[in-house]
Amino acid sequence: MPEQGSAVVPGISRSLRVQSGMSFADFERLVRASREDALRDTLARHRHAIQVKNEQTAIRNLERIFSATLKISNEKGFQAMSIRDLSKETGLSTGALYSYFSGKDELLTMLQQQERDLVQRILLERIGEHSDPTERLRTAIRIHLYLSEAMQPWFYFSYMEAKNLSSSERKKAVSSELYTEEIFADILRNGQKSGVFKKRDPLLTAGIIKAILQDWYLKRSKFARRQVSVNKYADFAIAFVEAFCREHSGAY
Amino acid sequence: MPEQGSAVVPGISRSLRVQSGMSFADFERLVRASREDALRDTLARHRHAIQVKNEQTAIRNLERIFSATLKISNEKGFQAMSIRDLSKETGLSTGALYSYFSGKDELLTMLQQQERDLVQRILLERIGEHSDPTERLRTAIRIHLYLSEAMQPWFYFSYMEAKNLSSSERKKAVSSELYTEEIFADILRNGQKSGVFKKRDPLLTAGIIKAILQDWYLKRSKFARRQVSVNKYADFAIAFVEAFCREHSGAY
DNA sequence: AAAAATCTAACGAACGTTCGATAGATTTGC
DNA sequence: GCAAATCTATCGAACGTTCGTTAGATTTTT
Repeated sequence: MPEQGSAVVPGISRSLRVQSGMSFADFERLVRASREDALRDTLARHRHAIQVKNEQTAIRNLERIFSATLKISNEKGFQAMSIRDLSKETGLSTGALYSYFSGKDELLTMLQQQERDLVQRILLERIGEHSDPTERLRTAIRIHLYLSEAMQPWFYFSYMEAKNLSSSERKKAVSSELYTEEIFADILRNGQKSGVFKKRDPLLTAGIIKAILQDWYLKRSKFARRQVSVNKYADFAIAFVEAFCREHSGAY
Repeated sequence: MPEQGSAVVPGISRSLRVQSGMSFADFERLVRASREDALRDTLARHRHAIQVKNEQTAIRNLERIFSATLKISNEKGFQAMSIRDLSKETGLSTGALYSYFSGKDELLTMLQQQERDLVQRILLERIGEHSDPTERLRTAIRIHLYLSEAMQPWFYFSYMEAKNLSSSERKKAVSSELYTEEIFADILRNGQKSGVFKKRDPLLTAGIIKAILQDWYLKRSKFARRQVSVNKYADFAIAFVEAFCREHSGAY
């Protein structure tokens, strides 16, 4: 179960691990394990619409369908992805695909719900360990970067396809975005109250932090080309943010 | 001609004006004027394909077509925009539209070329006024924000549709992006050499600056809701970046 | 009236979706 | 234990619709 990955793994001596509570490799394991649970939930939630009875088969193909959808959509856009494209990528016929969703719209809704739940599940598990504002800020930045790295196709998709969602789904996506921003704003407000952080507009600062985090998963190929790892980017982002926020700016 | 807007306009006493050389209102005038020239260039460049003889008519309708394309595409994506959508928005029939471009692909290419040239024209006019690194950095940030504000539909479009371009057009878009980043990296390198800026990775820093600038035109509705003006955001962005870059961090 | 600009109607291709057919696995009847 | 009967998952052809695009008719301008 998901908890297996959270145990402290010996042999990895990076200071980063201590800060965030787990290394990125651990984090990837956690996501892989949580995804299985999320798929089972998705299947249960859409049992009425999914015509395939065998759970193992259904989950295997749902997984294929979702990952193929992300792959194709991130190349040409969800709207431009045809059912025939999806058929070719999954190895299932167009007819068989419709045993798993009632239409392209529902496929989009299912995917959104599944991945959003997965993100929230992992976030809630991993945030709020520290009471010290500085440590909380560092952990929040690192966790978000790890998460977006481990689920990059989804984060990219979610950003680029936001405008194509139905209004109810778009509202959920927007409020999820603002929630992330509020997490950072809260950390900043608490740190300011206790005198650890300078007096800066918390919402504007949180917005810029989020912009920095988003750049990581939106420009992935650029960072790959320049051989910037997620840990290096995290260190840099934390230094950048702390130079603006922390009192005694020489501390870094 | 474009130069008219660059004269110092009395009566606007914002300190911002002094920093950037011109206020945002001046900047909008400049863009409007430059756009006319750019449209004439576009028409000349595609004279062979555009079947409408009268220049005034052609320019009026090209302008309509481009702005309608940006409007519709920014709502549903260029791929999803149909020629019938464009016909309804411009008031021209589908047949008439094909007197202005040979196909949807060419419309995209024309739009890309026209707006990219417009951006470059204005950037080259407005950057490189100061020799002091601090002032150069401030000006570059503010100019980019003003430009992306005055041409927000295009900047948003350019970002969201990048993946749908032909490979040659995509290369132009990418290199234009990297060029922007190089401008900031150069300013940082010079400032570090002369001891005004701290020793930080120039490329990573430039990347984060660009992410902060992009957030302005990608999340416009958020900032509108929170009543954050482009000048306020520019001040904040400059303070954020300088806290990380400038030596003597108390100067802000 | 000639030229220019636009409009109308239509084309084939590709789209999302449906549906009858089918091979293989599973259950039933004896 | 083995046919017969049923179920499961999948297939691919076909439907109606919408797409980009075009040719010819019509209106507007000069």
